[in-house]
Amino acid sequence: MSASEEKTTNGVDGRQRLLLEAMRLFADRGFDAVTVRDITQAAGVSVGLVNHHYGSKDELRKAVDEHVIEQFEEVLFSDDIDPGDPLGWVEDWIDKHSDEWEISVGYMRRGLIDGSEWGSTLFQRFFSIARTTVDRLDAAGSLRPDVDRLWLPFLIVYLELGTLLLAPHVEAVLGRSGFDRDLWQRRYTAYIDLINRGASPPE
Amino acid sequence: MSASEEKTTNGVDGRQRLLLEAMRLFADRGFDAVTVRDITQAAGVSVGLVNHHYGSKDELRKAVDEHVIEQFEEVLFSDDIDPGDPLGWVEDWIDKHSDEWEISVGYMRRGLIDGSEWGSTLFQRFFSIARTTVDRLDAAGSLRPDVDRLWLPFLIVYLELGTLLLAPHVEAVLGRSGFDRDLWQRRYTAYIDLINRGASPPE
DNA sequence: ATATAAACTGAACAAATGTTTAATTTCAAT
DNA sequence: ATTGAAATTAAACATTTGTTCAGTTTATAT
Repeated sequence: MSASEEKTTNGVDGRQRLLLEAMRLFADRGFDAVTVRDITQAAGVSVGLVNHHYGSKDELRKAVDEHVIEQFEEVLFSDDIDPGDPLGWVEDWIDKHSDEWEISVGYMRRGLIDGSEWGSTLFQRFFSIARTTVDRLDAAGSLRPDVDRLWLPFLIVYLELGTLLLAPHVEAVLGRSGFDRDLWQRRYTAYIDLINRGASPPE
Repeated sequence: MSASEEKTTNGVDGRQRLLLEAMRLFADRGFDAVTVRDITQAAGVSVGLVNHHYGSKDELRKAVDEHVIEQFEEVLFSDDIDPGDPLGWVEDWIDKHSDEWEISVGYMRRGLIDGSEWGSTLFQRFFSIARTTVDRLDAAGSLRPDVDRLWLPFLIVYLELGTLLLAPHVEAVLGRSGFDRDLWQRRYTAYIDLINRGASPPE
C-alpha cells in the first residue's frame, strides 16, 4: 500500500469521500438515522472535516442531493427520449451506473417519500415524461378515445416509480433483485404490454 | 370547561392520547424526526408518561404500528373480497375512516419505505390480494394466455400502492387531493380499464 | 373516610449528536 | 529549504433526546 493510499483509501480526497459515503449511508438508512460520526468513520476521516468542507450536516445533504440528481440528469433530463421506447432509458442508465444503481435508487426512494424539495422535482420530471409520452401517443392516434387522459400519465408513473419504490419488497418476495437483467426486461415487457393491450382476452 | 376535560382534552386518557398524537406525528414527520417531548406536548401530558405507559419510545412505535394495522385489518385482511371489485374495499375504508385516512396513509407510506417489519407485512398482504385476484381471473379464463403471470400481480400492486405512496406529489400536481371522491372514483375506473383493455385502440 | 394502586408530573441524568476551535499535517509555490 | 494556505485532526462544547425516579394527584375499592 502506497503512502498516498494509506490515507486516502483510493484516489479521492476527504471531501469527495465524505460525499460518497454520505450518499451511501443516507440511501441505506435515511438522513436522520445517520450521524456525522458514522459518515466520517466510513470515510476514514475525522469528525471536524464535515463542517470544514460543507459547513454543516444539512449542507452535506444538499451536496449529496445535487450529486445524485446530476447522475439522473444525464438520462432523465435529456430531451432525446425515443417515443417508441419512452422509458427504455432506465436500462441504459442501469448499464452506465450499475455499481451505483442500488445506492441511487435507495436515495431516490427516500427522497420521493420524505417530502423534500428535490423529491418533488424528481416526481415532476417523471410525470412530465409520462405526460409527454401520452400526448404523443394521443397525437399519433394510438390511444382509445375513451381512455382517461388525466389519469393515464399518473398510472404510468405509478408503474414506473412503484417499481423503484417497492423494489426491496419485491426482492423479498422473488428471492432476488427485480433489477437483475432478465427479470427487469421481463417486467418491462409485461409493463408495456399492460399499457398497450391490458390483461383481458379480446371479446 | 369541566374539571375532567381540563386535564383530558376529551374523553380519552393520557395513554390513548399519546398513541393518537404519536401516530399523527410519526405519519407527518417520520419516527426519527419526532421527539418524545413533541408527542407529550401535543398530547398535553408530561414527558415521563410515555415511559410509564409504553416503556420506551420504540415500544410506543410498536403500539402505533399495531393500532394502524388494526384499522387496515378490518378491510384489508378480511376474506370476503368481491372478485368482481377486488379493490373496491378501499372506498369503503375511506368512508369509514375518512377522518383518519390522511394520517393512516401517511403512516403507511413511511412504513413501506423505511424498511420496518410491518412495512413488509403490509406489502405482502397487498401482494397476496393482487395475486389471488389474478389467479381467480386466470381460472375464470379472463386472462390472455400470453400475459405474464409473474409480473402482473406486481404491476397491480404498483398501481395500488403507487397511488398511496405518491399521493402528496399527485396532490401537488392536481392542486387538490387525489382522494377526493370524484377524482378517486375516476382514477379507479381508469385503473380497472387499463388492466382490462390497456390504452391502445383495437387493431 | 381510608387505604391501596394506578396515573401522572417534572426535575434530573446520561448518552448521543452537530458544531466549534486550536493545533498539526500536507502540499504546492517560491 | 522556507513560507503560506489548505486540509485534517481530535478534544472540547452546547444542545438535544430518551430515560429514570422520587414525589404528587387521581381514582377505586372497602
